[in-house]
Amino acid sequence: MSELPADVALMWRLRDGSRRGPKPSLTIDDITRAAIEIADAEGLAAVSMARVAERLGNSTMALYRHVKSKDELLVLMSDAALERPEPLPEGIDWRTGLTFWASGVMVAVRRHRWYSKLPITGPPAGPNNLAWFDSALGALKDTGLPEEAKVGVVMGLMTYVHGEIRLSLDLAAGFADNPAAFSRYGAILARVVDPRQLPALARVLDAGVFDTVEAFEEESGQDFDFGLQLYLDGVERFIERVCQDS
Amino acid sequence: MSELPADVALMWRLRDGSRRGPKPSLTIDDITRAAIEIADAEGLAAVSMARVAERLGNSTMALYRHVKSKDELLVLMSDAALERPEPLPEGIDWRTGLTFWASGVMVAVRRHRWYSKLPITGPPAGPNNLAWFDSALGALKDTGLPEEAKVGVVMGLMTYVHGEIRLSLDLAAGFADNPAAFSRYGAILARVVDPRQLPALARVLDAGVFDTVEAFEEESGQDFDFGLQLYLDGVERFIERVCQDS
DNA sequence: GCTAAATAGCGTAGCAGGTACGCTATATCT
DNA sequence: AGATATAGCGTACCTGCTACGCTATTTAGC
Repeated sequence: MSELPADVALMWRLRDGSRRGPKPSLTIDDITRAAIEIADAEGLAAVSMARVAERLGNSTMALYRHVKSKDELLVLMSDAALERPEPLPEGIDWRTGLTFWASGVMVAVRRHRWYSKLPITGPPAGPNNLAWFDSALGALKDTGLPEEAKVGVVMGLMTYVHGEIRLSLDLAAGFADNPAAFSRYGAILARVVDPRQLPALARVLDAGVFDTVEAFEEESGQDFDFGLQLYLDGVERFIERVCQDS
Repeated sequence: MSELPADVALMWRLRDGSRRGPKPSLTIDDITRAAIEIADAEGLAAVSMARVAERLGNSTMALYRHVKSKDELLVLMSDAALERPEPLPEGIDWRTGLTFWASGVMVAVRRHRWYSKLPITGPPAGPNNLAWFDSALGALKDTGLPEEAKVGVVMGLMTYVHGEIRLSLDLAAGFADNPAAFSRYGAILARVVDPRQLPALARVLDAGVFDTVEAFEEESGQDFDFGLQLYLDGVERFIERVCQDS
């Protein structure tokens, strides 16, 4: 009975069919797609209402008949960009499932490098976002965890995965902007870090950990996997503990 | 010998003392502090060069003698906002240390709710950021992990912690904006989720997990701790494994 | 001291981007 | 047919970043 928020209704295409007035020449899908294409090609900053409208051969203000504000458009983009998750393979254990899921998120987001720059406006509510949510929950279905615990595990995982992706994409962008500043990261720190004040960091620098920041793509992939496996180890222990108690 | 990037030099206050021309009436610290005060009071969106200058009783363009661009100011803000970490208590184990550290980050960021909205421009380079980095590394000093592994553990932890904070702060902001949309979250999902398409999510809804999204503050604190402990469980297992091998 | 050079502050102006408003044409409902 | 709601759009306003050039000020070098 209650009204849905406007953007949720839009994402689920639940407009009531009031059919008076001229036929629309635009659909929300057109608009969202055009915005995504621009963002893919030139980055999120290039997405202006004017650019989107131009790409569609319409005037800027025409868009406002379909979208209440640019922020709403960003919400639509954030759901559309994710597309649908590939279904989990049948009969795999939860850990393989979540690893599969996480790398699927990685792939999906890498197609739209602007994704992680979007502001977070609320809990997942669009069809694609919820499909990903469901997919991760589904990976845990045979663990015997109570539903609430599954949600906690998945929320933490999403936080980690999206955070890691955001970090790695933003660093990659910074690297593309100014490779010199990155390859000299170790050298810069060495100039600035006083071993008396920051002893642990100085030890890391002495060990030469930051001296090879050349291979950027691969390294961030490894970091991703490393942290993910740590988290999943924790989940494993958690599951053991819960099942022992019951 | 090599030149440091401009923003790094600014954050470490390493300006060479060329002393010709009028005495500055502003310092970078003044500017940064004023910007932070505005952001604290009215949010990051309220921070414009004009507002900052106005607060300092100067003209807008005067700021550009001290800061190359607004982006540079944001970088300065991001380092200044964190302040220094409280030193870890002596003689505690690594797990207590990292938990202490994580809650310290939480407290520091909560003082500046705009922090997690800042764009990430590069790896940590400012004095406060590096102090936090050092502090986390220091917590691992007696674990026997190789330096590179410590860095991996800490990077993963930072990613998780900052991601979780960002999520919870943004959700809290959305909640303040529109409490109704949140308290009805479960109801909204129920209207929109088809159990045939999203079975795992439907099960969660049936279990009523989203029916009590009232207590927001506490709940997000619990989520934070839950995910953190999962991650730390993973670190513990990792440490055991590495030490066994050596 | 005196002159040249470097620098702080600032006024103006240009440009870009979001969007309120009102008009016109069009399609549907009664 | 007339009322009504809606699509597209031109105009205009407002905010925000910042390039440019001018003036006043201080110091370096002679």
